Amino acid sequence: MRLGFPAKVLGRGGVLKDYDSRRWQSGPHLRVSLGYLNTIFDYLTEERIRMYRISSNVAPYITHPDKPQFHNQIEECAEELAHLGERARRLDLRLSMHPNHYTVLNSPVERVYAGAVRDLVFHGRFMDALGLGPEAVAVVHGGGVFGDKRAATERFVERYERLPEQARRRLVLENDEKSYNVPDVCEIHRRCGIPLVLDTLHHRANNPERLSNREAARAVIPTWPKGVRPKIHYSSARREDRSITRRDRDTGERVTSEAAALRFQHADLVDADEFTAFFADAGPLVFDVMVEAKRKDLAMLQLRADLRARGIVTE
DNA sequence: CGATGTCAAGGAATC
DNA sequence: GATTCCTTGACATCG
Repeated sequence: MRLGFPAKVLGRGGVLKDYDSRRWQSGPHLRVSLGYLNTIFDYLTEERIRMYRISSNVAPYITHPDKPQFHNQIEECAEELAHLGERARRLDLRLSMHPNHYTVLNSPVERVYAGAVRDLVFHGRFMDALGLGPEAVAVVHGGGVFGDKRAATERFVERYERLPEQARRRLVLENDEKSYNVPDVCEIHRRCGIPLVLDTLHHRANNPERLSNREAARAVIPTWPKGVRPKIHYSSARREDRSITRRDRDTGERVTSEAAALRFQHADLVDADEFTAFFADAGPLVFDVMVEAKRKDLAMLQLRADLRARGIVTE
């Protein structure tokens, strides 16, 4: 089992940048992002981290319909991409990406659909230019419901199947906290074979059928093709402590009680006891874990240390 | 320097 | 059909 983290690095004093985030007026470029990634790879090497999510903003404006001057960044960086990809292979680094929520493959709006295809093709081309293996995937959500979930599901399946090979090969589907829960993504998998990612926090938030983590893991993890290790997204819920003051009905006295409210936001760190229970529950299944926590790499490193203390050694 | 507005991009709820 | 929220961060601008 590998542990990874997404995008930004907090663990080197300040923050290591992960992509060129300047506005278009300042001429941001993939080349700059790749420079940042090289620095991040130094960090991954030092910390012996072997799984990492590259920001989907890595190539600024590359699919922007009105900004053709940004459309050739992959070609312009062919050499740098090959070099960085070579480095990833040498480090035995599992890379992945996560297109943002504006990428809606099943949208009934033609323009939005077209934009989603452009974006997913970019993700495929980018990972191909790095020369990454099939373990490197782009993780998306099911998209919107648009008042008719069956029809929206159908559109997702059709459009997945019609995606250019370069994009489809890399695409995997994750359960989300609002629209497409574990049974929903399992249905989509049955229809078109897309591999699935289990997000444990989303599963907590959107689980009307009350599937246990064990059941969810057993449904989702085996959807990956032979030879490619599945992965999951793991995070703990933010625990927000707030005091509640009310007036006692009989005495009229003010009574303050502490209530710990669970909210479905990412906590700063991962609760190692919870994770250990999940890991035991998932039984003999083998998978990698993307740690999604506010404290990013620091949370991942903390979890790794906590697990080691419990006798669970990660790669 | 700190506060505030803005960013390419969607969906859904509300009116 | 238009408005607002969702929700995230960081750039960019203004005072």
